[in-house]
Amino acid sequence: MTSKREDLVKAAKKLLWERGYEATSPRDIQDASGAGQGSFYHHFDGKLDLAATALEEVSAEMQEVATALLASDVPGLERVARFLGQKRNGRKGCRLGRFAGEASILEPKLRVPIKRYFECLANLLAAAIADAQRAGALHAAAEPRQIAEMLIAVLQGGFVLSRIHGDKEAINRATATTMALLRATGARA
Amino acid sequence: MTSKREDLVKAAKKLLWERGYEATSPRDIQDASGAGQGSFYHHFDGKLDLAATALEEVSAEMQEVATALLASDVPGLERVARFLGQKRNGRKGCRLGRFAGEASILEPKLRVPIKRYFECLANLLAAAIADAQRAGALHAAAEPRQIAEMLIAVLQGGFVLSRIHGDKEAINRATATTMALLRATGARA
DNA sequence: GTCTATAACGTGATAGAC
DNA sequence: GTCTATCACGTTATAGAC
Repeated sequence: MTSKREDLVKAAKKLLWERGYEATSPRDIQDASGAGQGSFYHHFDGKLDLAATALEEVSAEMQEVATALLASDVPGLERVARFLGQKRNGRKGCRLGRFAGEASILEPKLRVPIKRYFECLANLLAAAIADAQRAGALHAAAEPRQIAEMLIAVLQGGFVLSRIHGDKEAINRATATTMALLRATGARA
Repeated sequence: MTSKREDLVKAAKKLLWERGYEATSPRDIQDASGAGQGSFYHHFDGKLDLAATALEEVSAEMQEVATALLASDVPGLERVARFLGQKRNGRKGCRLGRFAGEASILEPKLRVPIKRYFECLANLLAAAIADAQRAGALHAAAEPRQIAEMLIAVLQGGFVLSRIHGDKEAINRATATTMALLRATGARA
């Protein structure tokens, strides 16, 4: 048996992904969850509070997925390839990155969980890249941390391009090209 | 002497950049431009029409800038470096890419001018990259068009990261790292 | 804990005077 | 071409019954 609170958070996660923060109203969330106004304002201070709760959960889920893909004992370069190579539907956008364009990203309660995921991801990627460089599988032309941030930028920009062109594969082409380039730098010291 | 119509478009361009489409109201634009409701609805069908007009202008301006930077007779790799190396304030976001996250990107009147800029930019970059590969300055590990789209993704993702981290330099680090990697692939056939 | 009723405000648009 | 007055509707939130 799910509580109305859970229903509200679940609906918020779905609608925030589909529409973003500003375009999602408390009414929309109530309708989608089957909960009334009373439940909404009993469990949460308001729209911002519920959205923050939802984004905290999304951030935690995505950190878990990234950790599963990137923190194994597979060689570093293959961990990166495995993460980058996940097939994504670019038209849906990133569940957290999509808020970057909204004015509400300035709101700390929304920005903090989002930021936390991206820092976690950068750490995981940087570690894998450092492994690859130590193993001689990746050219050391740049710092692991800098390469990690570049890879995250390719992913986020891939979502942007997919949405602008209405082409869900644009992001997958961008990551594939990046991986090819990374491998083409070769193993030179 | 500027007409109220010009004032409205100018204000719309500014506010759309700062706040996006959904968070900008006709009232905001009227206040910022010094025009009344009457002028607004005399010159434009409504908010969507004015926003489309504003984005058409922004798209044209950005195509002009990109062409100036990328369509010279400088060697291909240096044209790419010159474009990518432009110092950007990442916190402000891309004047066109920022709309990718909004639900309103599905509206053709908004999406078309945005899409047009990104296609123009991809063509310019691909041509420069093809030049570089022909000149032996860039490894031919990937198609020019694919590399071009990857570079645009780095830029757009750089804006996303800058806004999420509140760090205007994040985008400039991402482009610098990308350029370093591109150069590190070397001139091998 | 959940509901319905209501309120104060803002949004996007129209009407009609000047 | 520009203005002010007005409107119908939606948003976010509160009040109070059950």
